[in-house]
Amino acid sequence: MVESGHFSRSTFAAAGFVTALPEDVRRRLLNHGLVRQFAKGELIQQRGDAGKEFWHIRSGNVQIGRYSFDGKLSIFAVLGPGESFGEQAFLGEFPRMVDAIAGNEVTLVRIGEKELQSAITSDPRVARILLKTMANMVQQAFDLVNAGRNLSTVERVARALLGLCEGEGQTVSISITQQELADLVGVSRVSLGKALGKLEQSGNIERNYGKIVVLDPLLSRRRHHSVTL
Amino acid sequence: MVESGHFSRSTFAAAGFVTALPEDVRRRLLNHGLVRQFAKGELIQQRGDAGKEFWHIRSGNVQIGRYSFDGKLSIFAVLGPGESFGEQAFLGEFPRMVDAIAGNEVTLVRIGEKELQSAITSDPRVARILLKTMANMVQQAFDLVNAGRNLSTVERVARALLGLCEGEGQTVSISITQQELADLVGVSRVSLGKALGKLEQSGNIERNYGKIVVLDPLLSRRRHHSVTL
DNA sequence: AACCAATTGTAAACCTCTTAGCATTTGAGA
DNA sequence: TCTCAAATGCTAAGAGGTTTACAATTGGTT
Repeated sequence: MVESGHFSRSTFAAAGFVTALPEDVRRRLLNHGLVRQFAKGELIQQRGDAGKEFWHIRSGNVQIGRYSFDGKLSIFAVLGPGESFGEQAFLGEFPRMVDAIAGNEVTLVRIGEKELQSAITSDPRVARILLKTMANMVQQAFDLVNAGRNLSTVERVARALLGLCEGEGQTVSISITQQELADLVGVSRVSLGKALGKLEQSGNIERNYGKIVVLDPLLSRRRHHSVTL
Repeated sequence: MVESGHFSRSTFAAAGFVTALPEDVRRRLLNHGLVRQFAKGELIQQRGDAGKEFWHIRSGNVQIGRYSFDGKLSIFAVLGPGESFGEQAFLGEFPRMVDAIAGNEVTLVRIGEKELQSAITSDPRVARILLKTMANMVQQAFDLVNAGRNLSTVERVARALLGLCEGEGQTVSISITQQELADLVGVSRVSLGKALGKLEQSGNIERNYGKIVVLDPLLSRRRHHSVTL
């Protein structure tokens, strides 16, 4: 049985940054950016990298997470088209703090350190938007910690699925393997399988090969969540 | 047996902000601030508050966390003198995303929205420092998620203890109850007790009534951790 | 000095997750 | 159409966490 509760709205929120920028600034950034493709599974950036550019996703999706010393992958977020990542590194001094892996065929726009820097100095709104984006990330990271400590696996799986299907109504089909979803939720594939079984039994999802169909009952829960989660 | 590994340097890093500010800016902010006292256990700010001021800790310590709907407390960080919290709310739009509770008798300096705003506009370095602070928080939050997923309880307890005794050498005595530490680590008191037992047996700590003494073997591990965690 | 509330130590039953292993299904490519 | 690697479904054993309960200890207060 799935308890009712609060739900996170979007996968993760490095997201908003580029989208939230004023039209002209966004144009300038994206037009000067180098476009690059990555194949499924390719490492886009690695934890510890010194690079300071950041990336805007044009198509495909990118997994943000960390490989732990023993090779296990822990995914914090899955970002989609329109979202961006890597802004933090720009702030200097830190190396990259997460790995980024192409979840499928991905097209990215590379935005260099200088471009972002000049955007910030030329328009005071940019710094503020960046700050807001970061604050949002902190909040979502807290949600993640909290979820890991207080919610059942089924509940966390439900949240993760809701985060993966952004905005659409009715029924959404998500292309993701159970292993990937397990890495995102932070449990083993076996546990994930059980949780999916329960969600399926209760009519919230359907399991398929390489994809999961999120049904209306689950989707409608999102509409009832408090925005100030 | 405790595995060797990486350690987080400080408890949590809303920390640096005020301290990292240029001398004159810091002076100005702190001098104009209202000084307030809170008794142990008092709620300083509550999740959902609309207030936009933030706080600088002059003495005592503050627990940053969330009460979940069922009344359980999950602590994300314990901040001490010189550290600050609540900067995110200033960024506007969000309500507070965490609860802050006085861990003991606490003296805080209140810094209003206007003061911070004017500090930002008057000195471009301030925005940059704030951004850096936020980036650091994101990183530490990721560490927390990662630790929760991949580390044993003993390891997480060891980390938490190291985070609580900042900077000193040799042997440090921490005033904290097992329940508080359990809330910080995210386990039950029983589990925490077991973990502490193991750490004691291996000569890393001593357990006392209301306090824990962190011994040299554990402290020395911090020196070996990679700074770029 | 006696008392008492807070804190700590421990045990047992229960539950969930993990690991390891294997059988089955699926879908893409030869 | 056949083949095969990838993905899924499932089971069983084991580890570790939680809850509940109770006893023992501690340190401050009367």
